[in-house]
Amino acid sequence: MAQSARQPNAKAERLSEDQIIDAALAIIRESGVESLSMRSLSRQLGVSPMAAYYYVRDKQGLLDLVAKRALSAVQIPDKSVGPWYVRLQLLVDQVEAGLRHNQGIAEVLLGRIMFSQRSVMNAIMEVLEEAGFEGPNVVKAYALIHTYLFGRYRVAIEHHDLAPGQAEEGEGAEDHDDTVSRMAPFTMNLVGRDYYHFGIETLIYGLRSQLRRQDLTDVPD
Amino acid sequence: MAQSARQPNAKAERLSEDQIIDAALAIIRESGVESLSMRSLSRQLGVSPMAAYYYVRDKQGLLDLVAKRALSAVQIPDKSVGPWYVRLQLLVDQVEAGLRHNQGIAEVLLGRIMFSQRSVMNAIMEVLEEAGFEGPNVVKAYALIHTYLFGRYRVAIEHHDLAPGQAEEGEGAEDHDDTVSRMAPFTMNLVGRDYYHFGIETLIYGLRSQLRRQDLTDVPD
DNA sequence: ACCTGAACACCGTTCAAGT
DNA sequence: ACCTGAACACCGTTCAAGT
Repeated sequence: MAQSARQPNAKAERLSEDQIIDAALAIIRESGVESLSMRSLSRQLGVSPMAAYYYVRDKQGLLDLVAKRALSAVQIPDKSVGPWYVRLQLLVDQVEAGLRHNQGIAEVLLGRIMFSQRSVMNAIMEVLEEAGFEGPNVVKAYALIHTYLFGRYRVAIEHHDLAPGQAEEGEGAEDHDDTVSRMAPFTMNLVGRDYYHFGIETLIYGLRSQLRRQDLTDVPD
Repeated sequence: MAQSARQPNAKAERLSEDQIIDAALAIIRESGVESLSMRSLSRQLGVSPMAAYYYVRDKQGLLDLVAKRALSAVQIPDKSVGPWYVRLQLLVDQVEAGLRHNQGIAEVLLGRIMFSQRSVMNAIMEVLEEAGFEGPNVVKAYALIHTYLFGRYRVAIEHHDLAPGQAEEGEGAEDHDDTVSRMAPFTMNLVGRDYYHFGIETLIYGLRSQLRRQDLTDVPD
C-alpha cells in the first residue's frame, strides 16, 4: 500500500487484466451486456479506445475473461457429499449464483459452452458419467442443462406486451394500444428463484427417467 | 400475372411486407442473423437504407415479422390425436421444423417469448393445463420448453476449441495451439436431430415426474 | 403514399505512431 | 512495453425532402 507512488482512489497509471474485467462487469451490471462495447469500456477506464486491445485479442476475448471471472467462485463438490443428483444440484446452484450476482452475464456464456471455465463443464460431465450416462449421452445431458442454465436469462426481456385476445391482421398502422401487461407478471416469473428450481428439478427428474429407460434397453439383443 | 406491367424476375416496383420478410429470411439463411441489418436488408432489396422503415417501426419490428413467418406453418393438433404428451410432442416438432428450415431464426425467437405467434404459445400452455399443471406452473413448464427449443441453437457456435487437458494459467501470450477439436464432434451433436429428441424426451419425462409429485402433495393438510 | 439523402451518434478493428 | 490517434467500414435511426 505505502510501497509505490500510486494514487489510491484515482485510476491506476497502468491497466491490468483485472481492472479491465472489473470495468466490463460494472458496465454489464449497470446497463446490461448490450451496452458493453470496446469503446464504452475505454470510457469507463478513462483510456483511449484502443488501450484494452493490448490485453485482449478482440471483443470475444474480453467476453471470455468476463465469463471466466463470473464463474470463478464455483467449487467442485467432493464425491463424498452425496449421490450424483445432489452433486449436480450443488454445481448448478453455484453457477446460478454466479449468474445472478453478475446480471447479464448468462448471455455471454450461452454461446461459449464454458470456453473459459471448462473445469465446471468437466465436473458436470463427470457427475453425469457417474450417474450412468455413456458416450454421446453425457454430452447431450450436459448440453440440456447448459441450455437451460444460460438460456433462460434471455427469455422474456420484453415487458410491453399487447393484450392476448387480439391476434394479428390489419394492414399495419400503429397499434399503440396500452391495454398492456396481463403478461407482465408472466415475464417476472422467469427470473425468479422458484422458476429456476422448477426447471432444474424437472431436468433432473427427466434425466433420472432417461437412466431408468437406458437400463432397460441396454441389454444386448 | 399478365395483369400489370411488373417485370417478372427483376425486383418489383413497390415494396411489400412479404418481400421484406423474404429478403430478411434470405440473409438469415445465407449469412446468419448477425449479418441481418436494416442496411444489408436494403441492399438485398435494392432500395435505399430507409425504405423498409415505412413498413416496420424499427429493427425489432422486422424481427417480429420474420419470427412470425418462420412459425406460420405450425398447426394446432386436435384434442382427439392423443394424450397431452403426444400433442406436446407434435407441437414442438413443428416448431423445431420451422427453426430448422430457417436456420438462425431461433436466436430471434428466444428473447421474444412468441410475441408474434402467440397462438403456438397458447396451444402449448393449454396442453400443459390439460396435463394437470396449474397456475404459475403452467408458465414455468412452458418457459422450460421454450428455453430449450430456442436456446439450444445458440449453444456452441464456436469450433476453434483448445485441447481439454491444458487449463488456464500463464500471463497471456498467444496460445494458438492447433491441437484442436476433440471438441468438434461435440459441437456438431448439438444441432442434430438426436440431440433434439433426447432433450425433448427428457423434458417430457421430467414434466411427467412433476405431475406425479404434484398429485401426491396436492392434498390439503 | 411511398421512398430518398444527408446527417448524427454510435460500433469493432487495423495500422502507424508516440512515449 | 504500453498506450494513443486517425482512419475504415460498418451500424440504427431521425428528420426533412422529394415524387
